[in-house]
Parts: sequence; C-alpha cells; structure tokens
Amino acid sequence: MDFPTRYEPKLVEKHWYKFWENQGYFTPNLKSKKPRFCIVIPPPNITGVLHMGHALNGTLQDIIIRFKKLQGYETLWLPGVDHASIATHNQIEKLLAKQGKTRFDIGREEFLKLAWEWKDKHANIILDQLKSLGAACDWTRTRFTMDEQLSRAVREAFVRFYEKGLIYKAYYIINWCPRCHTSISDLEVKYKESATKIWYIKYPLKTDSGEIVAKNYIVVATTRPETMLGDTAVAVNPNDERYKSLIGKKAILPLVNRVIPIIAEETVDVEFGTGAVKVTPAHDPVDFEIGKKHKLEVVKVIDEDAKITEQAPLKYQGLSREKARELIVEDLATQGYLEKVEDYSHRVGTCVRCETLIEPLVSLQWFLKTKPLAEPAIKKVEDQSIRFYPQRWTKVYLDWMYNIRDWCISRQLWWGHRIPAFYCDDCNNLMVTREDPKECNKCHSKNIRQDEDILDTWFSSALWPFSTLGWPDDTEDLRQFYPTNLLSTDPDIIFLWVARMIMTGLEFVKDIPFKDVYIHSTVLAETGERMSRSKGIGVDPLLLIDKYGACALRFTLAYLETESQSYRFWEKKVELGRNFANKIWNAGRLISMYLETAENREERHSLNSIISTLKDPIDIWIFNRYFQTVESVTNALERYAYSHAASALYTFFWDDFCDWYLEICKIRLRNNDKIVLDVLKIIFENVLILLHPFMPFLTEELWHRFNYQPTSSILDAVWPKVDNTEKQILHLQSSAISLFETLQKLVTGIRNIRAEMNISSDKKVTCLINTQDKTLKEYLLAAIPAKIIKELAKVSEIESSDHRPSQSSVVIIKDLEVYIPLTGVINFEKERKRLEDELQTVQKELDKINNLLANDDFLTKAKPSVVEREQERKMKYEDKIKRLRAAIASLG
RNA sequence: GGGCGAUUAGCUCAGUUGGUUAGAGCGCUUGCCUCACAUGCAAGAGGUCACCUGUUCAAAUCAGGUAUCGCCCACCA
Repeated sequence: MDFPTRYEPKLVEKHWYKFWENQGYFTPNLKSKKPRFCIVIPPPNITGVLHMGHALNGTLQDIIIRFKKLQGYETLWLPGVDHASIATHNQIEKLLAKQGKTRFDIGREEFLKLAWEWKDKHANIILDQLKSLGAACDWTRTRFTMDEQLSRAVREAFVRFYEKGLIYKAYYIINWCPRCHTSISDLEVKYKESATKIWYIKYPLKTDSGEIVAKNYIVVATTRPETMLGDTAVAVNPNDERYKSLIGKKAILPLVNRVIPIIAEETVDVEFGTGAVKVTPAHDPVDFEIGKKHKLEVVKVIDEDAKITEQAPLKYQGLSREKARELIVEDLATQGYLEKVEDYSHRVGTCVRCETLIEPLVSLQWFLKTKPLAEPAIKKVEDQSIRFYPQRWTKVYLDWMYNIRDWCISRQLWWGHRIPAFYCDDCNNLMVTREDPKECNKCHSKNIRQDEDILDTWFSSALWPFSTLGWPDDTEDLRQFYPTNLLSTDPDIIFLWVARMIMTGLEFVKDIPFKDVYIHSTVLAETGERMSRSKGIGVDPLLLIDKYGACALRFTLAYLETESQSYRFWEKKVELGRNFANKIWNAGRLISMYLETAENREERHSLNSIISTLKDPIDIWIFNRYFQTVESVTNALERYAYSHAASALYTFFWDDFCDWYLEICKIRLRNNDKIVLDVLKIIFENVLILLHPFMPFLTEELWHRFNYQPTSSILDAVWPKVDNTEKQILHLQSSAISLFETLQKLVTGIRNIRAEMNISSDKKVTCLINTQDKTLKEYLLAAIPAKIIKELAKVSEIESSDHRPSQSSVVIIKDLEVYIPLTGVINFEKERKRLEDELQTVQKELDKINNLLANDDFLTKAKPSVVEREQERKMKYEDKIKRLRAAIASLG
C-alpha cells in the first residue's frame, strides 16, 4: 500500500465519514444487549455557521460518544437544529429591509413562507459542517424544533402546564425590544455600561391651599427623565429624617400637573441621589413592584414603538423616547424644575439579539410559574442525581434556581410555535387545547381566533432531550435512551436552557433529562476577547479543518480543554495537533514497513500470549507505560478531563513510544530480536483505539492499514483494559523497569556531556561502567543494551571498570559513574567549577534532609514511605558528595 | 453589591487528594537533512509559582487578607 511520508487529511476524511455513515456506525441497534449511552446535541440555530464554540463542543461530545462506543455501549448522539425565533426573524427582516420592507408589509403568512425557505436552505449547512469535524451523529434521527412531532410536544407541554395552572396570562412589566417588536425574557437582556447623565428634578409639593410654592419642593434624581410623564408617586425611605414629614403628603408632577403621593418605601437607598425616587410603575421593574404594593396608578407613556403615548401631555405625544427626553429636559429647565445635571455612568439593558435599548413596559403576556417546577429540579442537583462538571457550576445553577422568577414565554413574533390559546369573540371564552377548536366550547360560536403570539424559542428547547426521542409518544427511543447521559454545553445557557430542561424533564417524563452536565470553556481570541465573526476577531474552524485536518483541530482543542473558564486560541496552536497527527502517521509507517517485510509477514502474537513471556526490561518498561496510559486516559475521559487524557496520550506516544521504544527497536531488529514486532503491533494498535476518540479519521485510516478487512472499522474495536494479572506480572518486574530507566538516564547523561562539551560525533568515546550494582552492570554490558547505549549515545566502546576517576571529566548519574576519557578536549577550570557548584547544591540538599530526619514530628507524622524515601535520598546524597569530592581532587 | 475564576518560564497554559530537583507546547540558543517523520532528532538556557500573614515537620497546592484582570448574577433610581 502506498504510504506517503506526510499524513494528508484531505485524502481520507471524506471517505471515512461516508464509510461510517453508510455502514450505519452512528445509528444504534435497538435490539442489542449493550448498555445505552446517549447525548442529545445542543441544537445549533438554523441561522448559524460553525464557529469555534461549536467546533469545541462538537469535538468534546464526539470524543465521549466514540469513547463510549469503543467501551461497548450502544451509543446515540442525536443531532438537530433550532428554529431560533428571533435570530431567524432578524435574518429575514434584513432581507426584507433590502427591499425597503418590514415584516408588517408582507404579513404573517408570507413571512412564514420566507422563514421556511430559509430553514430549508440553511439548516443543513451547519450540520454538514459538523460532519467535516467528524461528528458521529445519527443523522437518521436529525430533529428540528418545529418538526410536526416536536411541535406536538410543545403543544402538549403548554396544555399540560396550563391545565395544571402553571401558565397564566397577565399584565406585567416585561422587557420590550422596540426593534424586534417583541417581549423578551430577563435572560435575553444584556446589560452594558453606558455613559449618560443623571438629572435632578424638582417636584413641587402640594400645599394645603393647592398653590405651587417655589421654594417648597422635593428633588428626585433620574437617568430617564422622559419616564417622568408616567410618574405616579415619589418614594422616600421611611427612616430618612429629611423626608419623614413629607410621607403621606402630595407632590405635583411638573409638565403634567398630576398630583402624586409621597410614599414610604424601605428599599429606597438614603445614600443615593437625593434619597427621593420618582416612581414610574409602567416603565421600571422596581417601580412596578412598588406600584403594586402601594396600589399606584400605572400610566403607560411609552408604547411598543418606543414613542410617547396619548397618556402623556399632547405636546410630547408621538415623539421618540430620545426626542421626548430632549424636549422634556429643555422644558423642565426653562420652567425652573431642573436643579442640576451630572455625568453618570451605569448599566443599561439592551436586546441580546440586536443591541437595541430595552424598554421596560407593562404588557399583557403569557407567563410560566417556575417555583413549583424549580423545587424538584433543585433537589435532583442537590442530591447529585445530576452532576455538573466542573463542579463549581453546581452553585451557579442552584443560586439561580433558588431565586427563580416566572418566565415570560410569549413573544410578539411569527416564526415559532404559536400559542395554542383561542378566544371566542362572542363570549370572550379562552380555550387552551391540544387540537384547534372548531367552535367555542361555551357558546358554540364559530367566531374564534387564535392568540397571535408565539412561544419563546427556549420553550421548545426546554423539551429537547425528550421531544427529540419521541415524546409525548411512548417511543422505543424514549424508553431506551432517556435519561440521556451527558449534556455538553457552554456556560452562557445554564439558565436559559439547562435549568429549564431539568424542570420540564422532571415534570413531563418524571425523570432527569441527563446525568452529567459538562460546561466547557469559552474559546477566546488571541487578544483575550470573545471571538466575533462580525468584529473579525477570532478564527474559523472550517478553515482550520481545511488547512490542518479535523484530527489536528480536534486533538488541539481537547488538549487545551481544562477546567478553566476560558482559554485563548489561535491558528498556530493547531500545529500541535497537526504535528502529532503526522508523528502518529509516520510511526505507523515505520511499523508497517517492519511488519510488511517478507521475513516478518507472519501471524503476530497477542498481548495475552506474550505478556508473561516478556523478559527484556525495555519491553516490560514500555508495557508498563502503556498500561499506565490506558488507565489514565480511561479515568480522565470518565470524568471529562479532556486535557489530561490528551496529554497522557501525547507524552506516551511521542516521548516513550517513539523517541525511546521505536528508536531502540530499530537496533534490536538489526540484531534480529523479533519479539519487538509483536510488541510494536500490539501497542500501536491499542494506542490507535485510545486515540480514536480524539483523532477519528487518522486512526481509522491507520487501522485499515494494519487490519486488512475492508468492511470493519476501528469503531468495532474494544477499548483497552488493564487486566489485573497483566498488571501484577509487570509489577513483579519493577526491578526490570528501573534497569531500563537507568539505561535511559545513562544515555541522556552521555548525550548531555557530549553536547555541552562540544564533542563531535566522530570523536571516539569510551564509556566505562563503574557501579557496585552487579545486576545493573551486567545488564548494561549485555550485548543488546550495550549496542543501544553505543548507538543512542554515540559511544564507541563500553567497558566495565572499577577505576576511580583520573584525568577526565566526570558525569555522575545517581549512583552510577561514567568516565569519558578525552585527551586534550577538557576544560579543567570549567569542569572544576561545575563540580564545586554541584557539590554545594548537593550539600545544601543533604542538610535539608538531615534536618528533616532529625525532626521527631516528621518521623512520627509523615507517611512511612516518605520517611523511607528521605532516608534513601540521604544515603545517595552522602555517596554523591564523596564522589564529587574525589572527582574535584582528581582534577588536581 | 454578591458569587465564581485567573495570576506559575519571553508567550500560551498544565500541575489530580500538601511530599524527591515545579512541567509541556511555542519561541530562543547549540548541534544534526541519522535509511518513519525537518510537521523531525539530540542537547541547553529560562521560574522568588502576584503579594502579605498564618496552619504544618513540609505550601505553587490549605486558611485569612491585599492587589490586578476576567466571567456571571443583582431593582441603586
């Protein structure tokens, strides 16, 4: 088979993806006896294109799905897309704007037609992009939040909530986006620091006679003077000495001349502003509450277009809120009501979608009572039925849930699930039904019409984990895969989505929607800012896949994914993954070359059959390292420690397997030591399995180059396990492992000296092994290890020696000494200084150890193994000092 | 105002229950195109672990506090 020296992702990725998909590897077998494992994808918006957040979350979910599949689970990763009500509206309104139209010009029906066209055109784009990442989603189960069945789920949920009395319709202060022309929930308001002003306005006090007395007034401070038109009270703190006497009196609202009460309100901060607050129940959430408490009039002076209403004085009616502010301030000033104006900076609410300033206003909306739903949802997290990873998010979730507020679920938009509420125009009857009613169920009038509003997008998302599995029908999918196992998402939507899924899942399916919630890091741009396509900040994952391959990107992302809240990411970092992929590729290439040569083309032995026959310390060492890696990768993935898993694989494969084991194999093979072929094949193939969740395409390709069965996939393989007996066998040979580790240190030490002292590679160097440890000496001087030392450290001769150092440089590697005789090359002064420095360091260290060992507390309280280790160190260091002194003396 | 993170090498970050000489990648220096890989190999330099005070035989790690940065929540008009 052709085996190029570079791994070329483009040549293999498309092919293997099709292969997996066509062979049904992503579709679970509902008849199998295996345990189930399911992830339901956070549905991307149909308006979206794959960004780094998707790429990261897609990678993480795919890693777990493939890991679980290899571990023997029947897995389902269920994909889908969200109709994204407001986001889609924005897109279509943009299209309309190009023709100078608004959605109101073309009407609901025409608008919905355009929206469905948009959906048909765009929904698949992001899903296809997910495929290029390698996502093992079951595309036969792709769902859309507005599918017939999912819409039925939404309606069922709404009706059940309503019947239970959890959904109500009320006039309430809500966040209104004048641009989107809809209400939005508290969570969709984004607060931004804004530099503005604060105006101090004098409100004259009403005297008993009713005249306005110039010096008799109360001053209120406001950042929104235009709302004063709707003021219906002034509130002061009942404990505020300045105003105590005014409570119960009346003030006269300037410009409007309304008489408004001065009321006592404990929440008023005495320190802030003047300590007196204007109260505008119709346009401020806090004031709304105050208004309710004090039964104040609600005067709505700003309408849904952010214009002044007819409830305001004629002069201001129809003005925009900005214009009205200007004029009102001007009028206040000319009429002497404006005390002063100060610069002020505070946070103003904006629409998360379009950044328009939010107008809080009173409006008739649908709400979902959340307290009764939150209770069980809190319990399931408190008792750890649902676990957050990293754990700290648990508190974030709980804090929000403890203080949860009712959810405004109606939106004055068109694209979405229309509220299944019907009104009878004749008798005003309200019907909430599963089927569209044909007539009024009270007066049988046919004059009925459906509520115009639709539901918040997140209402359907809240049902996603079970609506996608078939709910409200009792489906096989639902029975087999609910509760799902993992929900992986970003921190932004813990409240918007995660919390609500838990509440609805418990309410409707009577069980948690998922067991684990993994909250991944936020990928930031190189500058530390959030990536933003519109601002041109950040990188495009699709370009990275195109340039470096999906495996490179995936591995890099996993490698960087730790528990921290965010990390910076830029293109250059993908080279880590790309280089690693290439390293794996080339190791595969080398091993396959060995296995392919005519004389080696025999059946290789299995792990079980060779494990107990292993004799060479090098083989024992590499198997030991391999087993450690299997364990740490498995453990890490079980607790979503992606970075740990990735770096364990990286280090093992590159440092241990390639740089040491493979290099040594070359030498051993030249000496006809054929057992390495078995070891190479066993370890390489198993590491491919371990690597597969991270690098699916690369590992599949290599798998096929080692297993000549065109119909099977690496996904059919079995995740490596560490057998206890295998572990024991190796454990008994720990002395063998340390033999090889000493050889490593020796080689490194010699290389070090050579490089440091600039000894050219053609210079002949003899290595004298001088140690009291007989086993060690025997091992190092044996034929193969000696060859290894010679080749790896570029030593020409290797001999046993009991000499004390004479005129030479000295390397000390623990209790082992290596003398490299060098005529005329050595710099004695430099060498002496180096030795003296080392002597000093070692002496210091020894002093520390001695202190420690003289300490009774240490001896009694420290673990025995630690004490033992310190005692060993002491002996080693004392020995070392002796030898260093001797070496220094020998230099003359 | 509250909560949560972060602060470790020039840069970006690891550091799993306190315990040998604090690690990696990139960058840098030196030497190598060694017949898997220059997307590579070998060697090296580089750190008062933000600061203070404690706890402990022992602190990057634990406690308390300070500073700076970031994220989230909250009704300061």
